[in-house]
Amino acid sequence: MQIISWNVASVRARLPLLTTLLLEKKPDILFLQEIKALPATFPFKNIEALGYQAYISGQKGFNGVAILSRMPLRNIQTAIPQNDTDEQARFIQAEDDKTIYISVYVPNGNAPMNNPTDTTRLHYKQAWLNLFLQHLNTLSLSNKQIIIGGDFNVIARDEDVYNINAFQGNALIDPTVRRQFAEITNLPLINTLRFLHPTEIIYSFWDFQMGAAQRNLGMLLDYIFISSRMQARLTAAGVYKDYRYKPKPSDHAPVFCELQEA
DNA sequence: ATGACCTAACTTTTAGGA
Repeated sequence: MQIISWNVASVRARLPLLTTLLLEKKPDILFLQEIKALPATFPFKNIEALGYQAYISGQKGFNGVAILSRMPLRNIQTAIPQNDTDEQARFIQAEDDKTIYISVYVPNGNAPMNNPTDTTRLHYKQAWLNLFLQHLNTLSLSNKQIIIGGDFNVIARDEDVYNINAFQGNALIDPTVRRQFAEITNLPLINTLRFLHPTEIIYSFWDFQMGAAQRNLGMLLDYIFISSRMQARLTAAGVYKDYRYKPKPSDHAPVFCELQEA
């Protein structure tokens, strides 16, 4: 089976490319981030016509995550259970008989441009990641296997960005955030991309500005994690980089992994 | 030519993204 995670940067603006992705790659599960839509404006009909169920945690204008699945899912959670007062839609969880699926959009954490010393957003990011880690820790006690796809908004290693020197002080390389990201793999979870490609230079995001895509000025922000017990089924992981160079792209490319049937 | 992004929103300007 194929799993894909993609920060679409508006599901409505990306509907043509989303349609292409579903038809070309035929994923069993597609995790989406930054859908920037409420249920009233989410294109359920278009997606259902392509043979997918869509489950969303929506928000007007910003954020918003979704899980698209060929098979119906249940027990939908639209926020981290310990964080149900979060006003930002950054988490959705659903499950079937064997597996829990989670789509996450980790906060960016950088200060607003007009107030560069404001650490409110960084602290929100760190607190959010703590709650997320607590939730994963709880889930790891469950009998079900786990698949998580998301935009983690972390440059995990200096080599994961075109020029680390340009990112000093940036929330994407904040030491606490990097430590929190590393803690995910201390759980019984595998970073699929880095398990199969431990040191390769791989990017999943290229800024819309500065001709970044054409100059390959990218960074790696998006990942799919699976339960450690699924390790033997993992046959491939990577980035569909060509989707960053198609008409009307997102600034993120889809990331994928392939799992042999159990 | 002193230039260089994209999106949503109570849209004609601003905030957010990373």
